[in-house]
Amino acid sequence: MDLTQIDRYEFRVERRGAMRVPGVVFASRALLSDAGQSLEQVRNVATLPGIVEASYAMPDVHWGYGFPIGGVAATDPAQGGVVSPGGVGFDISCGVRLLAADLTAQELAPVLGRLMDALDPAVPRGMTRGGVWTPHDRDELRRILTDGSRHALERGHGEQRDLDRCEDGGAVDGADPGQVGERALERGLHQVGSLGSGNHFLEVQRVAEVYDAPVATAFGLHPGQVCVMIHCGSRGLGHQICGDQVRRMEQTMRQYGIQVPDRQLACAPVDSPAGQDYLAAMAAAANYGRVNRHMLAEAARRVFAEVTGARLDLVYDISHNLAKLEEHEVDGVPRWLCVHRKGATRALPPGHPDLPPDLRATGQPVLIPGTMGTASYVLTGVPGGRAFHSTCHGAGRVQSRHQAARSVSGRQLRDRLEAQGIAVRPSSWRGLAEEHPGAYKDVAAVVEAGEGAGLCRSVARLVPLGVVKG
DNA sequence: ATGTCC
Repeated sequence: MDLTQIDRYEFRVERRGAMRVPGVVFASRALLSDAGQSLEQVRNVATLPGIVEASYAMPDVHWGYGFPIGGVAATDPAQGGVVSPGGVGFDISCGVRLLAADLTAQELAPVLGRLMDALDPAVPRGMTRGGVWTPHDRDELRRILTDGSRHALERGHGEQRDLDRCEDGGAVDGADPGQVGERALERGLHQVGSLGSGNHFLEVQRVAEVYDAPVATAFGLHPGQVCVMIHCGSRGLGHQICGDQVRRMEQTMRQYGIQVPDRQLACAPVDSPAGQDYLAAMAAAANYGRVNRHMLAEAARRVFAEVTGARLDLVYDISHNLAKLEEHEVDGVPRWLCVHRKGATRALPPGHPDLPPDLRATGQPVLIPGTMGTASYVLTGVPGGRAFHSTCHGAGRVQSRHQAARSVSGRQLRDRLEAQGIAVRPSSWRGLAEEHPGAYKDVAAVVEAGEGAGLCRSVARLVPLGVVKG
């Protein structure tokens, strides 16, 4: 691999062959050695029609479907730029919601076990069918897809701040349920308000350290405070939409005269029927994902109110699997671009017009879910942010699920975590073992590289008190 | 990630 070190946390993948732009990897040397074959995917993405600046990789980059997870690529629709479902991922709008309690960890300690026992049955997850909210009929599901959290609020779920503190005000524009296939709708009907499995979780956390007190205060966070972090996506609906759209684009690519080095990079011009239909279906899945997290938050609120009397206020909700049409300056010239972020988080800088007014001065909250035994981070966007204002999204796997499950048993892991004072409510022993902390990169090293590369700034570190595992 | 293969 032709890698040139530009800076301590920046490497360039030199242009060659069909690459239209270079690759840029933001990582330390140690993290780079974990990136493995995913750098070949960074190269492949650089060949996409209309790609601008570079094919970027975040510090937690690893192998994914077509695009690497931890990849950022922007294309210019005016220059034949494409949109690719593989650049968003199968779990469309997978993301993180963080809520802050008016409660300290010290106050929670005596009732933590009772709280976890109450959350356990209140959070649907794993293989079981059903979510916390079954839409009345398909028309109501379509309203969820079109209006996202705005519809949930209209139906009496949640509060105004849940929209104000959610990316895009709780709903992405341009969603068209007409582009969502029959099977996707069927799968979506019974999963609103459910975690799923894999690395998805609902955690009760403690603010262990604050690195930037004024920004933390603006976000609504202070040391010792109890928080709830929810990490999940758009479940079977998003998965079905991605699969349906990839299949269609494999067909249409030929008629648009597009050639890609990997068929998993199936794509279509943004300004084509196939491209526009994908974006409309993707937006519908994005709204489903927000409502999913919105409803799980409501379930957590109810349990917290019953057991502790505490309130849960939304800090922020942000997706790390999404494509968006955004304005960015390229060589000093503003252009509208289709920015793919897959396992990468938007990180708007202070002063950005898309921020809610009360966060305008501080920058956008960036939520980084860690692994069970370690920590999660709250970051913020910085002026002059790189990679179209993007940063990392999590720790990133280093062990396969199979390897992980072989290295520890679920019961052993539960005992180990409980000995550390972390209460665990798994949905399956196998699923728990697959997610043991050693299966992931060191999230602290990922955050350090992101900050060192000028992608973001640390605001707070959160540590788990209790884990409800998907 | 995913009713881990329609």
